[in-house]
Amino acid sequence: MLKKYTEKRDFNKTPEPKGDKKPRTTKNKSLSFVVQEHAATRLHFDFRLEFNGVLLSWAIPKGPSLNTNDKRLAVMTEDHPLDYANFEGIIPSGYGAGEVIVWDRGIYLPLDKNEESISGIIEAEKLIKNGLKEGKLLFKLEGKKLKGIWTLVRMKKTEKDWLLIKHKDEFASEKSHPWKDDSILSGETLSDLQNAKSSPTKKKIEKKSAPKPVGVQKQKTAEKKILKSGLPKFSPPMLATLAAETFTNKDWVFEPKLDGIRALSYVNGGDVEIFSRRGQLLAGRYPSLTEELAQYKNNFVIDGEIVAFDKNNRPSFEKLQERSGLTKATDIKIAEQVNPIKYYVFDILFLDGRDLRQLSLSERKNFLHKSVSSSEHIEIIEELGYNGNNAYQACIDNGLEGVVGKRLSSTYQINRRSTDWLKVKGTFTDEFIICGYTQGTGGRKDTFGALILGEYSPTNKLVHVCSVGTGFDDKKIKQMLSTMKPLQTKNCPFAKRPQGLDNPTWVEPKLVAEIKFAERTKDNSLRVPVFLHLREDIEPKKVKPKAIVIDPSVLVNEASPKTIANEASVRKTSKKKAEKGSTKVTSEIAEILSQLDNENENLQLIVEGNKINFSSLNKSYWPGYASQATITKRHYLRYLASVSPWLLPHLHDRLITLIRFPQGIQGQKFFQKHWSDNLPDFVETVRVFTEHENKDLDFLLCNNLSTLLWLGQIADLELHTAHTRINALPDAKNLPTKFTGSVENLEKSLLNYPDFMVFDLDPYLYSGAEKKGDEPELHRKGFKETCRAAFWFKELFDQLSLNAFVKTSGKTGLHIYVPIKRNIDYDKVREISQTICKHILVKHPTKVTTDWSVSKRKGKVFLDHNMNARSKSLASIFSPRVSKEAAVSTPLGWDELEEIYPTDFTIETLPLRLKEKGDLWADILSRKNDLASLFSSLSTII
DNA sequence: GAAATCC
DNA sequence: GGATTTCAACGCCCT
DNA sequence: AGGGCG
Ligand SMILES: [Mn+2]
Ligand SMILES: [Mn+2]
Repeated sequence: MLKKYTEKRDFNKTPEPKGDKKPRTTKNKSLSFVVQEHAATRLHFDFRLEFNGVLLSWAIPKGPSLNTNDKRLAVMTEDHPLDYANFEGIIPSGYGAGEVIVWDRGIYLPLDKNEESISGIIEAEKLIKNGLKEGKLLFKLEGKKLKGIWTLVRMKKTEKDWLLIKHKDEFASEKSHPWKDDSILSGETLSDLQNAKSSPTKKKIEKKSAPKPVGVQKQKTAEKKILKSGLPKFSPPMLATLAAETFTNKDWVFEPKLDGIRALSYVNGGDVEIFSRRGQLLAGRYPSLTEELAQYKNNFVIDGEIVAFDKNNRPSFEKLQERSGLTKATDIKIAEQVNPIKYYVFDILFLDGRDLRQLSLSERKNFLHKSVSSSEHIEIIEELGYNGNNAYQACIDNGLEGVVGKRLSSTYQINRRSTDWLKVKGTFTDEFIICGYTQGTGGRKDTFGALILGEYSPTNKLVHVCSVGTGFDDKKIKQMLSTMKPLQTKNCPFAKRPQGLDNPTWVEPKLVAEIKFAERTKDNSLRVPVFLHLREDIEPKKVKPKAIVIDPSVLVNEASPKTIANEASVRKTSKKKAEKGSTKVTSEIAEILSQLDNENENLQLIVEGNKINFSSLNKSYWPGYASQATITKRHYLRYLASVSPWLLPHLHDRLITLIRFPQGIQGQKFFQKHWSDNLPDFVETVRVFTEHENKDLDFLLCNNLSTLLWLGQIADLELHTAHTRINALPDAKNLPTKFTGSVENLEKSLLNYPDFMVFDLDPYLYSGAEKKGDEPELHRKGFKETCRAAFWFKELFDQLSLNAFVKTSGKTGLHIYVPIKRNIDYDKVREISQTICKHILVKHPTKVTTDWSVSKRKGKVFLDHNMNARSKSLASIFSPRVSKEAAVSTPLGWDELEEIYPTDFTIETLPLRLKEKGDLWADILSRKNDLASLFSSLSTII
């Protein structure tokens, strides 16, 4: 399994180690590097590590772990392998436990959080969080390099936590993995590892530093401070009562139920304390939130929920728990960047010395909106209206836990679980005791099928609850198995032996698991249980059924369901917008629009005779903000259908690049040019040779309405097209249409002769609010400068008598398209476009740039001629863009440039403009310029 | 988002 | 049926 | 040649 990497390795010319003691692992002559000085010192200077282009700076820990007599850094190669059998998770002597360990299959970086390593750890965590954990590695040492595709993995080995950078395919096959019993904790994080390993050390620390008195003292001082400043002292917050189902009632308002921790903030002119439900001090854990609250110069007490997010930007209690465990300032510093939180505020208790708690919720909400505004870590919770069923459905669809309904007239009742606040949850979690496991089948016949769960009855008898077989990946299964093995016993631990279990293996009831489930059934079982994780902090004996169960029917009645019928009917009569005013809106489109005008989550449409299934129609693709409403998948599909008469001609016969966002614009994205699954037969493709694969591949086209809507279904939120077409008409009848077999064929063909010379104008004027590494955000000055640059192009094109078209890119800049006869190929077009850009650069060197390196573009408008290339594509006109405003790339008249702003044209507003102004680019292909004749004289003109 | 795989 | 995992570009520019 | 870039 190592053969693949032979060519890629760069270390195999390194000299053999000389003399002294050989490391235990080198009996097969593993290769070492002789470094002249102390390894740590040397590495400090000579070692550079980049992953996916991100510099991972890492300090090599100094200290007793490093033996100063060891002057070798081991570099294992295939010819000189590590003796895995004897490796046993112990770092070979001679390498020092604190060093960066380099071998042919991976690099280990210690996750010791000292000042110098923090930035490296943060960057690595960000890469992992952003799904970039697999990618390109550059590791330079002693002038030599390791390259290739590698993967970042956090893992725990021996006593230490490490970041492992491993070869892409390494460990793919468990059987041959020499460390198969090692836990590769890919899904877990620094803090998990920190917590998991630190139980013994924690106790030591507790003894040493006696945290209890410190904590008490701290809390006291905090209270004192608050009392002194005129704010009341902490009292526990009002709580919601669990209800079984939602309802609709105009006297109520629903809010999303966020899975985080409750937090009351006491703010007094720069002094801030944040309390948990039980009065623990939280401010220290969330320094940037605390800082933001400290910006307020008045005093108030607000109530809300602190939330962390998973990779799809959904609230995640697990991610928040990672934060809660952190105590060290350095850990918190890392987490603030890698795992940021948001404080969703939903109530205000005091304001400027006034007690608001006896006011009604609606009055308090008014005060809240007046006194607190959104900032990076603070947001006022969204109100979802009085239709609880809709609110609930929307929340569940968006991966939220459920909703909380609140009576608008209710007061704030401290320290009380009130029925004026009702929460409705989709799922539950609880702890259960692992009492054994069943035999697995198929791929799991050698491990286990399901865990057998139990809990203690009120009479302290261990009773069987159910089995749970989902929620494990292979790694979790292995971990669980090794955790359970030592606890195996012949005796069934239950008071009454349960029947019908598949060849059970019993274990002593010592492990506690957290289980998610949909419902607790009457026979004491769980519906759709899913294993989450072990709970090492809970005593098995304490695992009993949750005591208080409230009769939901009482609560629903209390919420006056009388009005439900009325409201529901109001909701249903949502009027259908008439799509009229243009001859282009065919009856087919009108039919599609009307069929999409309902609240169904899923829908099958017949489009052009094709059955197309649509799903998740209420999913938010562009979430709302400020006054802007959320754009759901349904809205997006309606947009596509309504602009299709204008859009489709510009897509026709062009290879498209999809940019897909299945979880909406805040979720993960990816590019796609091919479709390997079952392609609907209305989607046309074209086979084209690709250089990097050295073979022919099928590329997608969007030549009909069915395909356009299908692209919407698969969450392709941007429509990018090539500048070439597979159609020779009308100006390229002589060009070959064979695109397959070789680059030569492709270069001779139509697909090397573009319809346009394009210029991509991007303002690299930063607003200052961008996060480090982000592109410049849209702002007035940047766009204005871009327009100025565009006019310089226009001036030149006028001199050259060239027809040129301009459009907003939909993001921050402009695109200029010069339609050309297909008599010059991409190389020539690019050359001409480069000449043009350089010409403008010479005239306005302080305003524009053509520099390829992003860092040198700062403050200027980037004139990008490089988009004139075969594999490049640009957002088509009428393509939405992934920005919070849902702006759309829009054709402009040159005379409009002065007046407009990119966000004037959005999914919401563009259809109207189209109906009024039509397509300003409709004739772009019939207004082609002949660049071939211009080309010969270009140098004299410019 | 879709498909495959496992419960 | 539900949960989980995996997968989903490309080639020119620059040094 | 490999990472940078859009
Ligand atoms: Mn660009
Ligand atoms: Mn651009």
